[in-house]
Amino acid sequence: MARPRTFDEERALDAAMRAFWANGYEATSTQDLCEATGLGRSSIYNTFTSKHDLFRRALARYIDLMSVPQAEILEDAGRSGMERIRALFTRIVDTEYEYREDDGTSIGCLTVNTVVELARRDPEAAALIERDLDIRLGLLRVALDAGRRDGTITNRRDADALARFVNATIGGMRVSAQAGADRATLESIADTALDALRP
Amino acid sequence: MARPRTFDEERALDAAMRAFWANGYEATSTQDLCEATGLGRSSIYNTFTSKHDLFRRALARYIDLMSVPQAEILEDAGRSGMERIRALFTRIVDTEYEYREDDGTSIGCLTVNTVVELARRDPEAAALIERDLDIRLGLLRVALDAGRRDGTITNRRDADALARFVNATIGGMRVSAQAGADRATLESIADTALDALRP
DNA sequence: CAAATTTTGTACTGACCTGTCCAATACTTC
DNA sequence: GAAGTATTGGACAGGTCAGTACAAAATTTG
Repeated sequence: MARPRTFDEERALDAAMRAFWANGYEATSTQDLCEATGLGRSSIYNTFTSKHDLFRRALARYIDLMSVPQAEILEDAGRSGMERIRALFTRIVDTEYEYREDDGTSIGCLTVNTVVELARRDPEAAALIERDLDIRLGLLRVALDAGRRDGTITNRRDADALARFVNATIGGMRVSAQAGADRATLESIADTALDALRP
Repeated sequence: MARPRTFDEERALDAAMRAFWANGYEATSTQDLCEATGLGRSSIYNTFTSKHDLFRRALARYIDLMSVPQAEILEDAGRSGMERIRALFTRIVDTEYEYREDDGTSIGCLTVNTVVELARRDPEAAALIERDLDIRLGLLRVALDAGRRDGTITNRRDADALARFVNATIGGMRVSAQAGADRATLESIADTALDALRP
């Protein structure tokens, strides 16, 4: 029927996601996006409509990419509640190191970066993140309730409070990593946070 | 000798700080800075050399402004160690609400915002923040050691680990606030974090 | 009051920004 | 192989960016 694309849309989206993730929304120009994806301007605008739309899709993809394995961990019936939270923290640290820049510096978490840089001015991004937060808190409550039942989590605060605390701890780990904290420090923060769950 | 300035440099710096704080470095144009400070371009460039220099001074001022009362709290010999950490958390929540936008949304913490948006690309800003972090961690260790001695802090991890945990918790609270958490949620996160100090 | 000096407003510069346009290209289907 | 159609590259457009130039204004000192 017509000339087909010579690029893979998903790969391009991944490259754009990575660019926004590492450099932020404002500091990533459309030229940067062309170079990161290997596409020309026409292909980018033809496929993704606008920089803002591309960002929205990149953020949505990031959220999907991260939330699936995290949900698996938090719903893993083979682990105690406490072990699920611990495994989640471990995964946060691992991904934090999996996706660093070549110079070894942390690029943090696109969700956190977007909350801080953009969410106040971008209702669409804020909505994506808010929905993800609701889901994430729900999954955390599942694991925390399981821990309460299996006896590994003895803190008497309600599951919602604990879930928000765990979530905040993850945010704090992300910021600490971007501020230069090494692996041992991040693990130490996580371990200390776990202390709060069995006081 | 010559024509004097009609504006107060410190007030202008405060206004610029506020603009960077609320909108980030990239999204704040020099035009925005003129409007925020009430100065013309000439006055801004004459006084502050460049946008980047102005930002550096604004960040330094922010750090000074915040660290002084926080140091007072953490070194307050009239309080137990645990009470000092609790008071610090309270102060974080209070300032979080003292400096909101007119629409009620949080502008977070300029230090956290800068770590996330800029620090990887701006060594000067990163250095300012790193120095502040060292001081902050030192002050936290002072309070935590005091708590260990007075019996209010019983967690057996070393003071550095606890200090980094408390610091990360503050970062997490800041991110949570920008993601929309209300006062009760922030207080709940802080209270849960305190549980970790006496497990 | 005049000279010296700094501030201030305005216009300007060149670069870069996002997004569009269009012709050339390449592929599919008939 | 021809017709039709979507993709592609590159030039282009209008606006905004940080920063500069310069002359007019304002104030102090002599």
